[in-house]
Amino acid sequence: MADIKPAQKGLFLRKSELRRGIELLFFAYRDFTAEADRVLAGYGLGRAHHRVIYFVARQPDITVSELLAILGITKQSLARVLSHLVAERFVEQRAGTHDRRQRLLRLTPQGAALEAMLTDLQCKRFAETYNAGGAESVAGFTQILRGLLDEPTRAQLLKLSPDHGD
Amino acid sequence: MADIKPAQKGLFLRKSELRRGIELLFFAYRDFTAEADRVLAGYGLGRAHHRVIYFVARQPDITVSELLAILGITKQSLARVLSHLVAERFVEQRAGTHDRRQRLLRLTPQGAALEAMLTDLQCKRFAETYNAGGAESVAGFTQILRGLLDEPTRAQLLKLSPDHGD
DNA sequence: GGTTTTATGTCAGCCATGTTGACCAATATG
DNA sequence: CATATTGGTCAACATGGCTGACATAAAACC
Repeated sequence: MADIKPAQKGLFLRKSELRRGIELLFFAYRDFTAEADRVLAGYGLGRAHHRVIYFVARQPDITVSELLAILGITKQSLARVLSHLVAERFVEQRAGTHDRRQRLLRLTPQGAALEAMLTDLQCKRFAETYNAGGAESVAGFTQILRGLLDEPTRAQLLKLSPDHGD
Repeated sequence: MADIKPAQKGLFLRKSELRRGIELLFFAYRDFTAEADRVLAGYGLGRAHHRVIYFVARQPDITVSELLAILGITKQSLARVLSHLVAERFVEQRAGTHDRRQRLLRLTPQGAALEAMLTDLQCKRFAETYNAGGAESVAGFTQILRGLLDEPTRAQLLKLSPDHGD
């Protein structure tokens, strides 16, 4: 990093370009999540519930521990939203087969329907943008986002989808 | 969008690829903001304070209204963090010259120092990633993030940096 | 078999940051 | 001049993070 000559190595390393990246990430994340938030509000749910539903759909029979590791929050934070989701019949729990302390989490049909609606909504936004941008833009987008991750998160994502780094 | 043939139009429109995008955005945003959050915690400040400091630095003598429009939060949410920042001498206010109801906001030297430290930290992460990815990845990254924005946000960003859409 | 570790849950309570609604003051406008 | 708009304050509430203490059951270990 010490020997960078902006004019040669790339104008994209100018401070103003870096600030643009910071700002785009902030606004894109905000706008992107806001859309699902509005739907969730109609069900009396929040963003935290969405994350749980999303990752339970992604990996059925996930345990509480695994979910905690993915979300990076505390037991109590998860317990609050999870017990709410169970009470409202979006998620169901059963004891683990090998280790009966574990609670394997799955979506109920109602939960699956909600997850599908939310994910379709978000996928639609991505699909339109990807489609407009083309394969190269998508490749650049994922490349840079991956680069912004902390190393442990990168490892976690590999576990989530083994072909992650294509 | 109805006539897409994934095999031709792009594998990046597969559901699994779209989910990957959703997840990358979530984790990248989380990891990216967490770094600054740790610094801020040492000053007894939070992410909301950071946003204010950032945009006041970006546009000195910004008014409260303009800041509200950029941040997209309510007056009260802003007033809380802003009055804290003023009390702790990170931000100073003066009455507007034309309209004396307005409060023009600026960073104090202390505020400017903090902003510089945080922005340098975040720019460093971006610069390393951009440098590793190259100009094409950066172009794709910004293209896709811009596509994910709501239309009003896109207009707002143009006001913030007129050459935004290059 | 008894002890320790692990997986999970529960309770109380704190903090940061979002929300709404009532309200005040300064300015702009018909 | 009267009223509407704009800029800002305060009180009160909701969400979703956090900590720490503790309970229980199952599993693992010696």
